[in-house]
Amino acid sequence: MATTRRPGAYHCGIDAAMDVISGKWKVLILWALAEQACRFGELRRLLPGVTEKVLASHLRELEADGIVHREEYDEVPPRVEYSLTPRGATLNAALEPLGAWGREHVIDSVPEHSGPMP
Amino acid sequence: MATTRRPGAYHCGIDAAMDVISGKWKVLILWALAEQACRFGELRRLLPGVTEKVLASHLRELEADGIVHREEYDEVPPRVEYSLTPRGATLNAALEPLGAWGREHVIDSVPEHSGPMP
DNA sequence: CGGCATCCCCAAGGATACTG
DNA sequence: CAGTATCCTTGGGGATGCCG
Repeated sequence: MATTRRPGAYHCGIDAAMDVISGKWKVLILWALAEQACRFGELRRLLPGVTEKVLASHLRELEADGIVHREEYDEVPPRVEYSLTPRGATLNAALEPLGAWGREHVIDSVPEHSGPMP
Repeated sequence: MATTRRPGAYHCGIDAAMDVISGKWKVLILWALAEQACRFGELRRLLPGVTEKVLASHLRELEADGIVHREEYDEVPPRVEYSLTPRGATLNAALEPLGAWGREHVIDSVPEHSGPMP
């Protein structure tokens, strides 16, 4: 899968997965959606610095890769909710050890911080 | 750590780790070095398509992040060997679930292939 | 052999404005 | 609200050549 961004074969499973999550905000999107389904605007607020265009394109790629589900409600004002698919949930779980590694080996230049991080 | 590429704070452990492995060939380098220590030229041959410049810069970044160790032997002709540090080994282990996810969810468009993939 | 120095390119991201 | 549509910038990566 991974749409047609890398049409050929992958060297291994890792860079296949890396292709799916390549994108500046994708793992952050996954993390946010893992906690709760979100509307577009909520997601924007949860990711300080992301622009509408980039967020929209990332969401579309993740949807094409079967990672997130897009549910459109026919209301006024319009409302769209994004959530993780089962596959997205397994991807998130597979990222957890990497997050633990980062917390242990990288996030230790921070003197003190409050609240847990993924 | 992650040198000075992202001087500020990270949102979470995952994107801290993502910073360390961001680079087209880095996870492939990790994979290769996990099996055995390699010389520069060996590494080049193991990564078809990588250029000298990019391989060298990736190796230096990984070295700065404490992932790989560079051992220079004072011989003629010159000889340099790269190997994983203990920290690099733990990073590789943390990447394993992601590789498994990729094998299971992405690498299944390939009809048949021989030999195991990471 | 194991690099660095240069030049170049292009796709991912960002900024801004507009719309159903 | 939830996006498109444009235009523009940046830097990671590729190509090539030279050096200790």
